[in-house]
Amino acid sequence: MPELPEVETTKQGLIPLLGQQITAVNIRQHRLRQLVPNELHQSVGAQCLSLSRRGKYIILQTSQGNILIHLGMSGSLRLCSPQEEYRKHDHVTLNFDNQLSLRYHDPRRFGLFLWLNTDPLQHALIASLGVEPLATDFTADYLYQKSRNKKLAIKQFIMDSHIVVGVGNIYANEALFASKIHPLTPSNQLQLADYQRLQRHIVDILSAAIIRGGTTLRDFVNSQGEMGYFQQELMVYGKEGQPCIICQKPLQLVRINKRSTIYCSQCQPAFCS
DNA sequence: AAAGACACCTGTCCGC
DNA sequence: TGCGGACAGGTGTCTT
Repeated sequence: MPELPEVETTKQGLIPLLGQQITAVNIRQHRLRQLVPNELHQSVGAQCLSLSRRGKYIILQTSQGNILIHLGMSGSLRLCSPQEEYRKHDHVTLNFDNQLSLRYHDPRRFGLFLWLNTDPLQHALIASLGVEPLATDFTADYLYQKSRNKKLAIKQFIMDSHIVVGVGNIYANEALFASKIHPLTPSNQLQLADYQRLQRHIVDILSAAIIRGGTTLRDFVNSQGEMGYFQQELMVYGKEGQPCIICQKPLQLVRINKRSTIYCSQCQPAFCS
């Protein structure tokens, strides 16, 4: 479900929780990517101090510890009344003293809901992450240097969270199309000029998607239950066989690392060595 | 150290 | 209508 714009949209939707005190915790399903720890109950009585995001992880800092959330493939967070009925796959609930209930919903349970007594930025999952795509250290030169000894497909390279965080399957497809780069091109065969286009388009596409509230596929909604509108601006993702918006040639599908990859064989020519 | 296989799960859709 | 298989927005670990 969520890529970086969806996670950012979700995080912004949690702002009503700032300054509020946690009054109750209910864990209905422990078995996510990692077990939801019973120590999460230590958050009862804690006040929410800040919200932040690192990659696709949401960090809720409280007066007694930190909550680390990842939405995986199918997770979502919503704010609702504490009286609202639980839905199937509502695994974790936090109630707050302003009569809001935070529900973590995740059918596939690939997500994460952790309680940390230590600095979340030092947590192994966070500390090993690459640069933020919307930060100043995400540059064409950074990508170029990092790619010199890697010959894996450029699509896999930009989707590697240890290189740059937040570029998931949808936006990787879109950024490569906008950059006119074939997704199978070995990353070490692209030149600095290629990375300049790619870097710029990754930033532009992620930024535009955040402004639109993310991409709604199937049932993704933000914490307010609203859908995103970036889907209307997708050029290639989910459009196999449809004419390329630039040259009208039908878009092609190739699987890279088991992930659907849509591209235009004319606008994104295969690399020739 | 890079790169590939595999793991974790459920829901939906498509063809028979 | 039912069933099996493929596929879905992610990411970690293990093996080669």
